[in-house]
Amino acid sequence: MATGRTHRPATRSRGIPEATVARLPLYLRALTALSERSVPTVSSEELAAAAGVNSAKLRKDFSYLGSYGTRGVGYDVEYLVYQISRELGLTQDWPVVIVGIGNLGAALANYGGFASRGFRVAALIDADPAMAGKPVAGMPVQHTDDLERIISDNGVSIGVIATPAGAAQQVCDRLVAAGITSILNFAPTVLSVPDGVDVRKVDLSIELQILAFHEQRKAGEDAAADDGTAAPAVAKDHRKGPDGDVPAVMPA
Amino acid sequence: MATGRTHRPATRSRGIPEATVARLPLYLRALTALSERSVPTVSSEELAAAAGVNSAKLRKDFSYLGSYGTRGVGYDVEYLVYQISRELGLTQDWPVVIVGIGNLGAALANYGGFASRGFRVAALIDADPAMAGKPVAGMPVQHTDDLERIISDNGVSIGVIATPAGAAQQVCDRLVAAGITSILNFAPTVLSVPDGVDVRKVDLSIELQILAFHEQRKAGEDAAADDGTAAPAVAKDHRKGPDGDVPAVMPA
DNA sequence: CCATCTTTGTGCACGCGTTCACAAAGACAT
DNA sequence: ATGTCTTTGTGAACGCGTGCACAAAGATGG
Repeated sequence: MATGRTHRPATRSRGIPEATVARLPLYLRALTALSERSVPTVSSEELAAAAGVNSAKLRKDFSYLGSYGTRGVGYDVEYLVYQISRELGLTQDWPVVIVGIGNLGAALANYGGFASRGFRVAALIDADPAMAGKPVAGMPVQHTDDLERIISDNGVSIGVIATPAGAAQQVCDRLVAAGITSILNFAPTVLSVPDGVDVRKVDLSIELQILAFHEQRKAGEDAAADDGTAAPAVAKDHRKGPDGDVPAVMPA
Repeated sequence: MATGRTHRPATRSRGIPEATVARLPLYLRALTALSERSVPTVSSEELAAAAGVNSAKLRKDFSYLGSYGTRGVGYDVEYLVYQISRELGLTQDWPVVIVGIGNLGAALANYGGFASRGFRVAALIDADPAMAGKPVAGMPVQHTDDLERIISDNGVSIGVIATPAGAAQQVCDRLVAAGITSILNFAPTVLSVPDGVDVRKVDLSIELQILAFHEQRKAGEDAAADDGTAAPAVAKDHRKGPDGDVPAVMPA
């Protein structure tokens, strides 16, 4: 191994499978909607339909949390909302910093989903001195120079990286050095972090490419006959974009 | 993974596992960077490090595409870029519509990652009449009334939903009815789509909640060894957090 | 109290994905 | 040509996640 690993070793997060953890927010959202409609109880079948999953899977997921249901009746909505919230750590307040206040960073700062559910945008940070002091989402943007102090003063442990790809690793390193242990990365780069730091990636480009793959397949295997094994004189010159994105359009 | 209530059995896409497809864009990005540096060949070990994955996994992934490597040498960078691009369907142009030009939609429209790699923003659509005609990312926003015509005229098959949650399903239905078969959904809702339509979800709130879960776990184990195997204690029943037995917090 | 009905919780089997480990394949030097 | 060295490609084992199917648990009614 040359570079540092970016994955946590153990999946045994107190016995709750990672796949289950990833679905808990889904359940929580559906339960919150039910709670707002004052629905007292819900069956695994109903809740599973609302969350878009299999009912057996949902029951198994809940079984990892404990036996919170009543046979013959279902689950108490309020109680389950509380239990899942507690399990996810949403009963406490999580200050979050957003680094890189460009188009995306600003949109994230304004995103309502951040403010709700226990997450609070503690600071907006950008490297551009011209941005410093400018209000975004009712909050002044602060300069990268103060990154360490901001994180320390606010006890921030979750950071969001919305910088260009080139700056992401550097920002990441500083965040980690400052005490951040969870990172949500929007930059199209693989981040290297030490053990104990969690990184989750959101990559719009990758999502689109996956869709394109399936779309191409759906579009018909009519033209899929030719394969590239006899690709004639692979073009050596590619149009290289400054930010590293090449359309890679090749002669067929 | 692809959401939606329609659990199609993956339809064994030409024998290429879904997990492999999801990693191909990652490889492609790393390869593109190598290509820009005019690196002629790369070993599976090097490329795996650059992409942040295991080298054996990478080799197995590539084996699904064919035998494109040379033993004792490695992979030809240019050739591999072409093969992966072709496999992902990036050798053709994919027109994309973005529906919901709020903060997030506008950021997406401006996002460079969209424009590159064969994706082209064909239209921006919003339900607000006040938005109609306003330029965003150098392109006039069009009204939802023309949604069907826009999709049809441009031959769009990929749609991005960046509307509020309440409007997402309705927009989704119209997109599907208009011929869209792939959807990238940013709205925090479970979308129902008919068979044959792919939906991928990007949910910032869910990502944060997953991070919070791990963060809470890390914070709660400062006293004991962080090895989870030593914590099979059945203290699950009615353990109350430091905040006591409070009813569920109800985020808006 | 007993019977019946509903729904949970879970044992089990299966399939997918990951990883190991190694033989096969080719490059390269002699 | 022959041997050595490097790296691929893959068979096989393993672990995780999923879904079925059913017994256990509790509600409900007589």
